[in-house]
Amino acid sequence: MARTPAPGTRETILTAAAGLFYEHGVRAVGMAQVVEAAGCGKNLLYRHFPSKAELAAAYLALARRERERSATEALRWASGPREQLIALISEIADIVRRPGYRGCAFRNYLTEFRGEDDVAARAAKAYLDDTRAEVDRLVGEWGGDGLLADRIWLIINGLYAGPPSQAGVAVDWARELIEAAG
Amino acid sequence: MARTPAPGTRETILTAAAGLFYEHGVRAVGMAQVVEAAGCGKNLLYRHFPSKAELAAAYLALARRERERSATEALRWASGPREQLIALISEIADIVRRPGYRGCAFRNYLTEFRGEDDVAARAAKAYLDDTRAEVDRLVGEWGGDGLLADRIWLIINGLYAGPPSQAGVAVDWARELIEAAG
DNA sequence: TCCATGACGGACCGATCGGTCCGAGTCTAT
DNA sequence: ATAGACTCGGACCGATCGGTCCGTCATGGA
Repeated sequence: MARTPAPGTRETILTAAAGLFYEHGVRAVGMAQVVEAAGCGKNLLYRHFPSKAELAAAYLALARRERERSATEALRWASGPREQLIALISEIADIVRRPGYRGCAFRNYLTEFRGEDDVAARAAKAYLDDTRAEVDRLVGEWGGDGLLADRIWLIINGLYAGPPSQAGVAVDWARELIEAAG
Repeated sequence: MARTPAPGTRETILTAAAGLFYEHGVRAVGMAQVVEAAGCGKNLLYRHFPSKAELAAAYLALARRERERSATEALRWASGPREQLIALISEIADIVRRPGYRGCAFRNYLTEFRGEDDVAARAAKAYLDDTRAEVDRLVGEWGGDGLLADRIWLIINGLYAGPPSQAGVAVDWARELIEAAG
């Protein structure tokens, strides 16, 4: 008999928070800034996300969803595990080169909250573990050994850390590595 | 005609602050915790370091001094640029494997304060630029090309980011790479 | 039309932040 | 011995933190 809740509110708030968290870091951004960026009342924010920790966890969950969406999109036209691996790495390189790139959201969070073990930190670790397992799976699918997987993971880590200008080097090297091991 | 200032105070405070900053992050540590860990009065801390930003800058300067000391120590018994490069990387691997390792202090700071441009951030960037230039110099000294330097830098970045269990892979790979290019 | 509900802005809370200041005690040069 | 610099613990400051609450207004269903 009354008003219905606005439908997209949660997404609006989460998007605004995610932008701020990614750009400046979770610790550096206060809830007041999130409210201001979302253009809603503080009340509404806390109805959807009961604490900053849960908002941060939702931020990482959103980042993971976006990450997996664009990864599966990149893997769509790759046939076979080798091409998929190359596509995955070159897609990461695209992200690194994108203007406004501020590093890997999950690695950044684990650096900001190093030593802590809250929900978001566990989610970040889980994402990294899963991605590493995905690399292992793809490498193993065409007979590559553990050393190759380790080296590719090393390249991926360096790719995220390094300057965008070196992204091409990482992709080329990974491709060379993968094709040579075929 | 009065008391002389205690000699080692500044180092004591800085050491305590550096330990906390490195373990938990600069943003996560308050000045009260620094005072408590240093075992001194708050006003003494502020006499030696007029602000938290300057304390953070001093922390990075100390990290750089330690870093360069142990690097030159590692390079002492290496003859020729190739051996020096390998020694440098395996020394980084030793650091990564050390218990209590929490990542590269400079990369961590730039992640925590991303987008900001204070004294400490500039010092961190300068350290990374200088280290990268050192790699370029060592590679160029024995005729290696820019691509090789890029790849070694990629390995170093991945080495700092990756799990300690993969440090050996990075060192072996770098050695293989360097010796093959000889 | 009317009222129940959703949403907003902002006051407000205790805690903590970085930073200042002061009183009391301690040590040393004269 | 005594004065003056040094140091400590802690009170204190304004600002901001995360989080709660309330008064008011907008809105949509009955």
